[in-house]
This record gives sequence, C-alpha cells and structure tokens, in this order.
Amino acid sequence: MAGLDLSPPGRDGVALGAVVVVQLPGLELVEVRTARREVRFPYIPGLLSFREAPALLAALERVTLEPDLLIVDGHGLAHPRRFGLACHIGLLTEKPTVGCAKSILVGSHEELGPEAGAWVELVDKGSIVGAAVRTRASVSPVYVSSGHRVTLEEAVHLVVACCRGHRVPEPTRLAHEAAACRLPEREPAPAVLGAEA
DNA sequence: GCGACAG
DNA sequence: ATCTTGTCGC
Repeated sequence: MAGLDLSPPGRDGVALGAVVVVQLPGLELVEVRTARREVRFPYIPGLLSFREAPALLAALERVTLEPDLLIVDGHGLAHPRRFGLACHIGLLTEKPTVGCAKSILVGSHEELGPEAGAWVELVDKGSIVGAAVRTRASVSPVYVSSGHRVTLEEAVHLVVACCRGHRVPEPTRLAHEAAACRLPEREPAPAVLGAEA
C-alpha cells in the first residue's frame, strides 16, 4: 500500500508531493518518491483536489512499484459533493483508495470508545459518509472514508491495520515526512529471480 | 443572511 | 498549513 501527502507550498509557490510505498503486514518501507510542482490553486474547503491532486499525481508517476492501495491525506466520500481528494486520486489512478483526514469537513458523529480501533459512523445529511476512527488510545479520532473501490468497513480496517502507535496511519505519516524532506527518496530493492523462495 | 470550512 | 512553551502522562 502507499501513502500520499503534499508539503505546504513554499514562498516560491512550489510544493513537494510525496508517495511512500510500504509492504504489509510489517509495513516495511520499500519506495519513496517525490515531485516538485508549482501550486497555483488556492486552498478552498471542498476544492482541495484542484490544489493537491496535480502534485500528488506527479509523484505517483515516479513510483515504479504497483501499490495495491492508496491512502490519501484528506476525505473521500465525506465531502459536500461526496467527491473529495481521495475520490479524485482513486478515479484517476484506477486504484483502490482510502481517504483519511485529521479533521471533519462535513458530517458529525456520536462519541466513540477510548480504545484504539474503536470507530463510529460519520453521518452527513442522513447519509453515512465515513467513520471517526480511534487509531490510538487517548487521541482524537481520524476521519476515514471511501475514496475508490473500497467499502467503508474495508477502509476502516485498513487504516487500523497500518497504525503503529501514532494518531496518523504509517503510510500517511511517512509520506508527510518525505514531503518535508525528512525522509530521503528510495529506490525499491531490485527483484531477484528466485529471491522470494 | 450567518456560520462552518479536508490541507 | 501556520502562529506557539511548557507541561502532563505513559
């Protein structure tokens, strides 16, 4: 699976899109790619795709492995038009995609259990659009929603499965580090015939 | 009209 | 996203 994130644009308007590929179930880091790109579109709640998708797609084009799933730092269905950044990325890449945001854009939810793994539905205008998920005890939840070709339940379980003691799932956290130039680019290890045996 | 509002 | 120190708790 892969995590995607974008650095805030610098004063020159250039941002760094980052993709990290990790391997389940151990979450070993196998590839890190970034792409510099000028970001012109302003941040407007609900229109994040137009600002972030180009740089993220540019970074994705540099990835040589074929991640089976993408985790995006933003919402999928949990969006006013039910089509957040995770939906755009998923549709354009044709890959199963999960949205995992750190705050709510639309919807509300009941209290959820304090233990890691607890979750409740996120509801907007009568529709279940996502879930509030406790990725770690004693921290505020993250907000998970389907981006593309995943059910909400699958999305929740995947996010829970790739958390390692932090509030944010590991692919997203590592992508954030890479976008901040704190994690160097990495080539995937060359595949050697018979090496898997 | 007013407030809320991913990153 | 950023502005921002120390502090409380595991």
